[in-house]
Amino acid sequence: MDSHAIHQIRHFDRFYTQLFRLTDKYHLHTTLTLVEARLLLEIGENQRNTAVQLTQALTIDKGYLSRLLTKLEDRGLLQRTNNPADKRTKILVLTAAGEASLATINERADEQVRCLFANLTPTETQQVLDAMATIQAHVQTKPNAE
Amino acid sequence: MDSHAIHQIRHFDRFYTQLFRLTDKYHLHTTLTLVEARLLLEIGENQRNTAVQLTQALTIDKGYLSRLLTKLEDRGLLQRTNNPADKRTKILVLTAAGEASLATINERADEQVRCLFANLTPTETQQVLDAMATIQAHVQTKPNAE
DNA sequence: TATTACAGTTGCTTTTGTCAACTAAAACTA
DNA sequence: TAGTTTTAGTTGACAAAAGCAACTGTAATA
Repeated sequence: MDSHAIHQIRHFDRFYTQLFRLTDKYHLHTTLTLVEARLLLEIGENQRNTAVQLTQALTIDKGYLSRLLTKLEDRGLLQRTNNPADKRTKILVLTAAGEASLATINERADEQVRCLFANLTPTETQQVLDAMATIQAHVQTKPNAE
Repeated sequence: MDSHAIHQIRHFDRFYTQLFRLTDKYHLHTTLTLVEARLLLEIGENQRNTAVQLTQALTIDKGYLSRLLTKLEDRGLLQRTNNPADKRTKILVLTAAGEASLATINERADEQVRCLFANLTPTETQQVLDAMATIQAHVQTKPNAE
């Protein structure tokens, strides 16, 4: 891969990162921090329901995570119940309030996307979607060894 | 914009964010933190040579920035010289060591990109580049009002 | 049964980041 | 030009975020 291509890709990366920085802060207008929002997302939408899974998914310290979960539980967004099948672990489930928060987060994220792409014609939108699909199709997700 | 498109875009965003998380940590294998790396980049490659410019570019607190710059100066990567034209400000210039660090950062970032796209054929690479160009061409960079 | 591995919590520490007060210089205003 | 207001940067105090290591209880294993 020639240096020109690399340069172009890094340029895109800077562009993209800056573009979605706002989106990245989709916890805004919420009382949740970014990590907290991501936790709700992982618990509520993806199938992560134990702490270990979360530490792996978000690559955060388990001690730190423990405190974060306590905080979410204190705020009534989350419930940690004992797991009879493995008493070391606790099962994580969003409460109704937690689900509601998650829904809000999603709405806000949708809104931000809508906003970013507001000026595109349907054709252009489709072009962008196709472009995204192309990138996803080709680039490997597997994390390469350090 | 229909919800299907929004969904697709958010999916791409998750994909992309995860993909480039490694790259995002291009300070790895360096003694620099992410912010510090970004500072060197802004000072050395983009034309930011005063503190205000940096606070704007990276949207960080000026007090925090001041300390970061002191740290970089202490480590010999940066020089702050008085500006005769405006004695309130100081001109920021990378030292030779700073330039060297920046070069290392760039090499590492290039390497990570190369690694990510290692398995693509030239044709596929070109398709990805085109796709990136399409996205950049269409999506507005202007930050929309909160 | 003894040992080892694992999940989670807690205390302690460091890092990171924020806020407000302050100095000195520049820009503006009357 | 004197007086006022902005601006750039520094510093101190503090809060939030994150990491590390020791510890408890449970599960897996030899």
